[in-house]
Amino acid sequence: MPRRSSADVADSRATAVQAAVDLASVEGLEGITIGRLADQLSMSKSGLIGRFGDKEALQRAVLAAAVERFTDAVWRPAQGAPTGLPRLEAIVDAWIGHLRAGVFPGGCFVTTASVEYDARPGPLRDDVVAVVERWLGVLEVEAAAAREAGDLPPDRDPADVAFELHSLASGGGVAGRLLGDATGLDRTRAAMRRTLGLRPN
Amino acid sequence: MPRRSSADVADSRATAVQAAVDLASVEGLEGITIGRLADQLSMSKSGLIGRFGDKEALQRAVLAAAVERFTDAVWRPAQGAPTGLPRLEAIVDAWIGHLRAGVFPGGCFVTTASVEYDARPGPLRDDVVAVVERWLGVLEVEAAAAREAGDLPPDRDPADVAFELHSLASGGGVAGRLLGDATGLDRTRAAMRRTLGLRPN
DNA sequence: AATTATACAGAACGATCGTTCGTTCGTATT
DNA sequence: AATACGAACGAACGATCGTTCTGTATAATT
Repeated sequence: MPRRSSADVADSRATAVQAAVDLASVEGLEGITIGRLADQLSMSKSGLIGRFGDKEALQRAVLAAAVERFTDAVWRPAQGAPTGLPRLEAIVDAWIGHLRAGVFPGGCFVTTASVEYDARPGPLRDDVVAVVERWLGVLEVEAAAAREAGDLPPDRDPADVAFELHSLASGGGVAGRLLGDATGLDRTRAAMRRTLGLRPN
Repeated sequence: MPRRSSADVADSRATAVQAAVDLASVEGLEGITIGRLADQLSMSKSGLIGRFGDKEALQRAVLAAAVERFTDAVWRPAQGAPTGLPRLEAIVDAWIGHLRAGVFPGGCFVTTASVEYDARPGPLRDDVVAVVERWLGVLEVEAAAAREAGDLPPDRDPADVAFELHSLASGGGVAGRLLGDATGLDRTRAAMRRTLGLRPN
């Protein structure tokens, strides 16, 4: 078996992380196992962990990669829409589409991580908090722009809107997946549109 | 150390389950460990597992006990209110109060379990599905009664209302706990009241 | 009072966990 | 051509996992 050329090294690390994202999407970040992941990648445990240092570093890399996958699927495509309510509407559509497409085989990654670490301190929890706060900030900025444009009631708190959208996507995604019911995402989308004061569509 | 009299046996089993509920509330049902739980209860691993047969039976007992704790805290007190919208309002208040009181030290138990098993088949997943469906059914019945009484728009789907309330409580509870922000539950309560068409209060 | 049943401790099992170590071997540098 | 670097391997580590088995002290039954 030939060793990897140094040009492939970055690729192999990325490959490992992507496989770990899919695994952690189902089993959770805490459910990642060096042995199982190494088997799946056909490498040795030591070869795998050697790239990252220790398991926690691997988990943090996995979280970062998952966030990037989410950003690519939800945030980036919506940047084409004008700021404010139209962009929020585009985000909701991309968000639901992302959940429907099963970009993460085990459901929204950040939701899983949030539940895993919401009561467990440590660097991973801090990372998750930062990710969620950043996303809520993005939503809040757009909600504020929508209110300024008169597309949301003047007494509507943009932070409330952001929190509601996040809660609905998070809770709705889990419930829909758990119940195995395709209407779960329909209901979630409708609820998110209601939050934005949009017609059911 | 004297052996337990047979009259205390049920108590000791219940004690073990209650301790396991608190542990699982933080670490997840899958995070329960016979060894740690036995240590915490000052018993041997074999003595603990002997009461339940195997770990899965323990986990199922833990889930059932957690549901009962939730039922006592949220459903039962709201039964005093008249059916329909008033009862839904009472449920929302009890629900938020329950989350605020920290009845589960690690956040809503069913939410944690839902995330753990939403992509993992097995008897435990089936139990969780049954629990969630039952709860959604309860909410839906009340929403239907509210609509019939004219307290909800005629075109409002009771199943939608139930799903929305569940999603908001689930997602909002996690986000609020994660961000360590007391306003998270305020926002969640406001969103749930908005779902029911109630004034912000 | 003798017997049966039960509740638990203690030890051990095979498996798996994350991690460390020394070694090998391909690639890059000098 | 000689050397240095780094990726990956295989073996082994101590710890912990869930489970099983045996022994024993107690409670319940006869």
